[in-house]
Amino acid sequence: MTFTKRQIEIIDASKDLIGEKGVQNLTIKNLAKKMSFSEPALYRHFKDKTQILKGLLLFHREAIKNGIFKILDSDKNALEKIEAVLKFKFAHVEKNPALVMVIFSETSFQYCSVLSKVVRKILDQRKKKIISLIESGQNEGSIRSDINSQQLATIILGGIRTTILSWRLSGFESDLKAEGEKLWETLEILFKK
Amino acid sequence: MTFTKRQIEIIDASKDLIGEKGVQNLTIKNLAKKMSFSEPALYRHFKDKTQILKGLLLFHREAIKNGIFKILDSDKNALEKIEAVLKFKFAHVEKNPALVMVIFSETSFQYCSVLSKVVRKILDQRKKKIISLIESGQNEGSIRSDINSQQLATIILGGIRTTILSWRLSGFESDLKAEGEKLWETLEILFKK
DNA sequence: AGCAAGTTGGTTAGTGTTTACTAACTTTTT
DNA sequence: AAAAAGTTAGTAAACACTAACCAACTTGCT
Repeated sequence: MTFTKRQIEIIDASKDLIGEKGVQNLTIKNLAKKMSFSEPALYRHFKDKTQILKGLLLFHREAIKNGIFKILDSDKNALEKIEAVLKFKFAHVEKNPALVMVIFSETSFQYCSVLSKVVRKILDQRKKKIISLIESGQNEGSIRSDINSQQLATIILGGIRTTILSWRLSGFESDLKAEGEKLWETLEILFKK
Repeated sequence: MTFTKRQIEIIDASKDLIGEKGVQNLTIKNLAKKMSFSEPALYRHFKDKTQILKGLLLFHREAIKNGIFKILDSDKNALEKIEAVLKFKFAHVEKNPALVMVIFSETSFQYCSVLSKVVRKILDQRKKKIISLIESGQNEGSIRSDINSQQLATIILGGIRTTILSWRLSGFESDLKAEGEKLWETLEILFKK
């Protein structure tokens, strides 16, 4: 899926709007105002509002995917890779608070099947990647093997989610990076063999 | 905060509506239809829609609080209490899927200060309770003391949240109780001294 | 006990706003 | 000449909420 220049501008503006005041702040009117052109102009670039949100999700999934591939391709061991992935995610989220708002709003999408499918797929892929990382850690002996990989993945993802949620509920005031470090220290102790 | 009979009926109907199709399904129109009376009648019982949602949150907070107080008052040790709290929560959520939808929708409330305050308070109290349980477990020696209580609480709450999220994304098809059991097995291994 | 007055909880009919989106036309780019 | 990208003006539907009216039940007074 590729995007035109204008489409990316629109996706960016959408991200800003959501970041400012949540998903319900993303209206065609606000979007047109932010883009400094009329509402119908938007429909020259996206079929409807759903496609804009879908675009936002897919565009950033690409960005995250690329970042993570680099980490996976490096020659670190599994535990170090997990650490790097975790830190990459916190950094990306800190730079793009709107993304969290979107992902956290799955509920709002639940009955818009297009979007709920996209979100589900993203979360699913994320989990699979973590699971396979854990498994290779267990094989190379850096991660304890007395707990199955799926369960450990739940713990990691849960930790990330809760940490991000606290940050959001604090109005993005708390130090996400620092909290991320603390989380990793804990996970490392718990996971090491 | 006490509620009249009718208010509780309305809160119940709201819960059902949200459980069926998410928060955005809770409209005055739908609510009136479900209650089999006219829209303006609702306003005899609640000042506005926000108060209905607030009522829903507070009403169930009471129910959960009572369940948890019983557990805290029992003569189990800390680890057993945490297990009981966790299982109680999963059971309550399984019976009231709508509640999750509401709590998961904090984002939608973020700019409705009344509701966001209520949600924040609920989540906060929940965390505090878990932390103090962990600390007493550390004091009595059943829980490892090399990780601070706050971090362990993040892990527990994260695990719960992620497990519930998977359940929701599966369309409430997966076996939440079984997943809860698995989660507890994992946490027990990780937390025991 | 009888009854006026008020309260409670319901009705019908409607308002104003916001929403996503469209029709029809024009300008700009290729 | 045609396609792409913008405009103005508007629509229909959904939304939370209100005005005005009415019926049934309490309540307090004689």
